[in-house]
Amino acid sequence: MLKQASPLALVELDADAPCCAPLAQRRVPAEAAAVLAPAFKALGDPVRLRLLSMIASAEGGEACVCDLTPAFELTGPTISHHLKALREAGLVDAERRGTWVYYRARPAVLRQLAALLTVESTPAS
Amino acid sequence: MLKQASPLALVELDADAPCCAPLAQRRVPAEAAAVLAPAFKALGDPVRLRLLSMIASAEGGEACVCDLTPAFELTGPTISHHLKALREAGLVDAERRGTWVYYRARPAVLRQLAALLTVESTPAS
DNA sequence: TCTCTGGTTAGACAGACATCAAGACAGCCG
DNA sequence: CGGCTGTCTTGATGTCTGTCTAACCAGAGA
Repeated sequence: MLKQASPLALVELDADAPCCAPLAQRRVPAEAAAVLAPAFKALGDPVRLRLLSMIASAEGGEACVCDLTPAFELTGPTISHHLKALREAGLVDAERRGTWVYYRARPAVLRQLAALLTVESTPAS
Repeated sequence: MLKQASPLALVELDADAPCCAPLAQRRVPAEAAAVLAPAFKALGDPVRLRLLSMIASAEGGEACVCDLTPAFELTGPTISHHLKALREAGLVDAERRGTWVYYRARPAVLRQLAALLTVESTPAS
């Protein structure tokens, strides 16, 4: 089950068009917040943040689980659990090739989240 | 107790200097992840995301609790709880002026988080 | 087919979290 | 001073999360 039927969470995160104006420009509507919050929640764990970084910064843009797991003092199932969370948040994609499973970041989604947090050059603190 | 003694969570988030290179450029070290994750976790709730947006996008860059609370179907204490979470994550500051308490976003921290998620223009999908 | 390795799923458990009701505190105004 | 309004804190409760062990599935090779 590597091609999870992406749960409602990323309905709009998939779209190429930016789903929302920057947080500080106009109020994020409730519906958008419901869509975006799960993505941030997925980033809200140190292990997942590191996993995503390892995946996104890896050579070729993808990383094998076999390379990710040994970097943590956690069991395999726990890492798998965190990867699943990243997957369901729409932040990464997984693909099995032969024996190994490779994870790949989804830059478009990351860009959307970054755009949401963007603040126009310091107005006047 | 409005000037909470910012808990370890934002040790580096306060610094003006960017604490980390973009997530996709180099691996986020464990220590940095431990500092950054709580900020994302704070954003990982629809109510807090909306609260932060309302604060950051408000006229004058600040919002009164009395304006925030009625926008949700939640009790006062619950909103207060979420605001405290945003405060402890270093995302907002609170200040009491007379009867009302005003919250203000911290653009520098938001910018750091945005920078972390930034992805260089699609290299080659 | 049997077996080994890599990865996920299932079940369990401790700790953390969201929410509310009730109480406490701070500042205004009569 | 005394009551009122606005906000925060505390305590209780049900749910969610992170982690583990054990069991299961998928390919690769013998």
